[in-house]
Amino acid sequence: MTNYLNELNPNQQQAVEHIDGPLMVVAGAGSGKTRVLTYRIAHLIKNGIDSFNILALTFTNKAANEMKERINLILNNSESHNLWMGTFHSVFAKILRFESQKLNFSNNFTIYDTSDSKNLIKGIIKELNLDKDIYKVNTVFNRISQLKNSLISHENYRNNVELKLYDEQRKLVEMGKIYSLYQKRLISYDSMDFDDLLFNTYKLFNNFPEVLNKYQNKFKYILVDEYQDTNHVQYMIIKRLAAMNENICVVGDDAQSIYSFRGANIQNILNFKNDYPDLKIISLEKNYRSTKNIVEASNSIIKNNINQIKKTIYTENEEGDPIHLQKTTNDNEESFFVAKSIIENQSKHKLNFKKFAVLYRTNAQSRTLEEAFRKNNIPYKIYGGLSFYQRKEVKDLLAYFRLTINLKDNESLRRIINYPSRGIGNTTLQKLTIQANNNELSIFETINKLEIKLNSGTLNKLNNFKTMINSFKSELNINAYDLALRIANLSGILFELKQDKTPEGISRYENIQELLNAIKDFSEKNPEPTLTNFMSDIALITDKDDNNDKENNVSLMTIHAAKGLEFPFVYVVGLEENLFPSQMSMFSREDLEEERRLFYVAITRAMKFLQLSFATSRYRWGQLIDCEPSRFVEEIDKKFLLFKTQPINKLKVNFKKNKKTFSNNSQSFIPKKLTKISKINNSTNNNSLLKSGMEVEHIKFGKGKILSIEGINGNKTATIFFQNIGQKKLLLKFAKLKVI
DNA sequence: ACCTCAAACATTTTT
DNA sequence: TGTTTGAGGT
Repeated sequence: MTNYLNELNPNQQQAVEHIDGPLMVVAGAGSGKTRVLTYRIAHLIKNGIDSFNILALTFTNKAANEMKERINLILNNSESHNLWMGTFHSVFAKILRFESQKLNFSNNFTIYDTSDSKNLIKGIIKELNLDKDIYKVNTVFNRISQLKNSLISHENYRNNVELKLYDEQRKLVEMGKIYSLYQKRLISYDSMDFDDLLFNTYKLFNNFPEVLNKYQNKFKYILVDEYQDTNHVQYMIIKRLAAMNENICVVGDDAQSIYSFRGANIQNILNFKNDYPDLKIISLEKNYRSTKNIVEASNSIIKNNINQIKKTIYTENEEGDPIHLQKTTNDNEESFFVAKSIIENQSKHKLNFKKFAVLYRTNAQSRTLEEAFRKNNIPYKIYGGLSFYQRKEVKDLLAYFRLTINLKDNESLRRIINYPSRGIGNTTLQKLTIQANNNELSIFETINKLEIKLNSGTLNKLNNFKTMINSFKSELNINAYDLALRIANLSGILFELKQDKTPEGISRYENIQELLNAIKDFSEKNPEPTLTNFMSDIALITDKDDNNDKENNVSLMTIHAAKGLEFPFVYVVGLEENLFPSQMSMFSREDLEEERRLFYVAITRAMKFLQLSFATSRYRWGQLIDCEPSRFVEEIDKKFLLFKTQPINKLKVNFKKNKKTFSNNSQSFIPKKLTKISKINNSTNNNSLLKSGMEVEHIKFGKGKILSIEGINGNKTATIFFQNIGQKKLLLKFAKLKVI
């Protein structure tokens, strides 16, 4: 073993060697944060601290696993397998499974993901006969989540005049009722949602001092990564756990706090020193990741935020290329330019595609990129959006597993009682639900007893379903793969999917096979390969935890998902007002500053090459709308930028022949002020002049003829037949039409 | 009970 | 644009 301390700079070394007492490491982007955490843990173990006594909370489970590997390499042993390391949710789920009886859950409780929770809420709103346009599922769900993250139980909520008043002003008078019912249902289903994993852990420690004591004794050393993104309940749990030994080390960067919508509180890091008077603070300001241009440009952005810990990030890396700024006329063209640039850079530097990432503000933006990449044969992988375990077909099979393990899981039952279709429809399900609610039983228990009047046909179908699930239940002790395969076959899911020969159908079938393979793999590697164990934290797996780094793919993801990652070549797209910054965050300085931090996170992912782009128009909700460049672009010091526009006709050129033009031929100048595109339509301001039958020209669609005009004043739409692309419906206030 | 199609609706960001 | 909902037919 080499002396690992030599591999660190003085500040990093200090952070690693400060073993006892509270420590906060304020780690700028690219300053070796992960390195410090990894070496610190190794150092703790090296200095005689038992690896069983270390808790490390990280942002992804994948990051945790990589760090464990690294620690083992440093120490040349396998001690790291003993420490508890993972995300807040997965670590707390593990604790809760040990201690579940204390909170009246079984240790096989089900974890509800967001869509399960929303379905449950939807049912409750319906059941209470509330107006679904006022009580929007998303609104209610977010509110409950927010309350839980602030440690406000449904009982507390109902006793709190202020909170109720807030919701009453939003016309959500029955919020308390919904919250209570939602929580009662979850308990009766032996289930917890994501927020309960945190809330209940807090409750456990709060209500059972002896349990708290046990974990305080176990976790003598606590490390928390990405501390700037912890919310109130996470903060409180850590505070409790650390209270006995105060050997707590938090690592974070206030400039990268981007999760306030999830309750993350930047004050947790800004005020950390208030909780621990003898706190040691170490700042890491030297950036090892990016070129000078990138580091300095990022500094020029973040200095616009008022609320922050002052620090100066610097680097000794080379100056590097200027940051490219690409203007395009629409979102398709933008995607095309990104694809083109990736191919150029890839072939010029003979690089693997995995060195490239494209980052965007919203998941919806991945679509046009995907299209451009497919057309240009660029291999890519989209992270986020729908993860594998949330796909319909996968969730369907998982629902069978979930119900088998937990017969009280009503949401799973609803999902599969008639899938594949076995003639048990809505009417029957409704009768069962009423009966179940009256007797405070789950639907499956109700079916097991079956005391309602139903015709013999339905009765028979229900009995078959009951027998099937019960037989699966009796086999829970067998090997997970064997049981999973049995369920997939006997439920009829495999057969059903095999019928469908469309490309989508085939891919669904393959996904099921992939799931079964994953279970097979699990069964072979796990000492206790039961289906119950396989299912225990499947809801917490995200596709960032996948291990297909070896594949040669460009990464496409939201900026949020890119947190903690780095890539040599980074493209940040969609830098337009109302998209980035999002129009939802223009009401307050806090929100806007968070968007700016998000932008800061985006550009600091880049190591060597960074390209920003914006389009002057973009499809949103199927409508072509005009866009202005993002204010963030203007905040970057111009001396770091290379501004590029390119005439649209150059686009069609085959890039194999056109390699040079892109880098040499492009116009390069420093913009005094980026061209503002007026929001107000500058062409046809007298829409009233337009009549059906007129020949018009559209900036994108070309020449066409108006077939009809509908609607009133501001919202007039015209149905127009365009020569090149056929019939289109356009909103006149957006469409730039010229009468010809 | 189930299927089909058109209208309505929806877009931040995630464990 | 892409998905979900509801009406209407079988």
